[in-house]
Amino acid sequence: MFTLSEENYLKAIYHLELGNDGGVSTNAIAEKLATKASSVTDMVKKLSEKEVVLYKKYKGVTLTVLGKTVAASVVRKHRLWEVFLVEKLNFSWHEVHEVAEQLEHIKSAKLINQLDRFLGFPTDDPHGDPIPDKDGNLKIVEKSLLSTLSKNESGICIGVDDSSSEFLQFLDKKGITLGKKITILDKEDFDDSLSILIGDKKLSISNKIASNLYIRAHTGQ
Amino acid sequence: MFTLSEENYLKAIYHLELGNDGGVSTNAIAEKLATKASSVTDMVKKLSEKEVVLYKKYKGVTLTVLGKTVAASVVRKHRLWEVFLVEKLNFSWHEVHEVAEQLEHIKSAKLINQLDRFLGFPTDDPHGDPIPDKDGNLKIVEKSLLSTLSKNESGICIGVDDSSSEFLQFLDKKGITLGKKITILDKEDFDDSLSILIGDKKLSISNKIASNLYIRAHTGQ
DNA sequence: TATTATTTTTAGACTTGTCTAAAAATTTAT
DNA sequence: ATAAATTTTTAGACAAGTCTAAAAATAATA
Repeated sequence: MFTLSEENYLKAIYHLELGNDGGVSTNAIAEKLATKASSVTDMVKKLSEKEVVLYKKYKGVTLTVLGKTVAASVVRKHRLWEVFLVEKLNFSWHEVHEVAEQLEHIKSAKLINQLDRFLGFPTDDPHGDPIPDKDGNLKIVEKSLLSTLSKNESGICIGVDDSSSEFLQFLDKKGITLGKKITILDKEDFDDSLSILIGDKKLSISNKIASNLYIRAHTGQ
Repeated sequence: MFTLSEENYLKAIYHLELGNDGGVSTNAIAEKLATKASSVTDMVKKLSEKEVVLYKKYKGVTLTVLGKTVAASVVRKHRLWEVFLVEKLNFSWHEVHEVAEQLEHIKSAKLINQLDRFLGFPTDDPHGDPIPDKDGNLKIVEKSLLSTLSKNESGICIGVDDSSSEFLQFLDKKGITLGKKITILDKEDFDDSLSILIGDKKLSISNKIASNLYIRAHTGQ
């Protein structure tokens, strides 16, 4: 069994590994968890003894198969609870993270299985991130950043890269939500801003925004 | 803000105060929390500094108004989650306690308010215990132990005193559930066992069972 | 490649919550 | 009312998880 703190470390390493191939650095973990490198070293030694990470001094950390399973199960719980909060309790997508950070540590296999069923076996959380299945496997979806599309291309908005409360509230204000079709009307060379069509509205958005929106390619008009 | 451990102490004192009038003893708290008296002394000092209990050495503890509010809010969360587990996730009443012990510590006002609404503002948990309202007030219900009724008296089963998993599963097996009408057909002087009518079934139950079932008086046939 | 800068680890300390064993206070019983 | 039994508190220790400051290893640069 793993403590709350251990679970948080495993989750952080899990997320960092998806970005980097190869070992995750002590500093990267420390930054992600808003803690100090020395604390990370201590914890990583403990996790290594529990055989959930591989650790060589000065060489970074990788999850073992067991570690990956544990981390994926925490992520699965986090995302299922997010769906619950939005679908059943009328939370907005920018309000769910903080609460899900707590709920993800509740230990009960029956709870999470029944919650999954109650929610209709969802595959994505409210930010468009995939929910790992019971075995910890992630559905891989072909996705591109909106900023990489060319003029006249279009696609469906399927997720965000930055899921901070501020960004999500900004998207709400602009009417940008998951599932909507977005078409690039124009790209401005000067500042890389985009003119887009979303639903039946024309919007101008900065490159920073476009670099945080994921799009599923959508051929055809 | 209170730690998980502090909340558990406050809850234990809250429950013990409902039984005893006057101060709660160190030993009683230790027993309820399966810990040592010396640990209780330490924690009670801390709670006293936080002004949630009144504490005089060797004289026991009482909750302050603030302490009672905090404790009631934990109990409220516990019981609302129990309702959720039974009503929405198909848990049996004997399975909910352990999970609710974890869920009761999740911190989010919006979560508990929305959960309350989602459940239709329930007033009782699956064991028949009242759910404190937002201000921590408890509905008082006139109730008697089944063992105190006389021959030919009847009432509605509204709760259990012992809510251990074993007892609850025993009741399931016998078909004794909340809301059912129970009539005393006969009382056996020899061992104080009872012959009862529940629904349309005749049952013989021991005094120990009858001393753990709460009944709301029900005049009329 | 030698030196500087950065990253990582170690050493030692602190907090929270717990424990055991012994001392002090209170209660019970003779 | 004094002695015995019980309850409660104190003193000191421990584990988990964190921190700071200093040392060691690695990486970057001239």
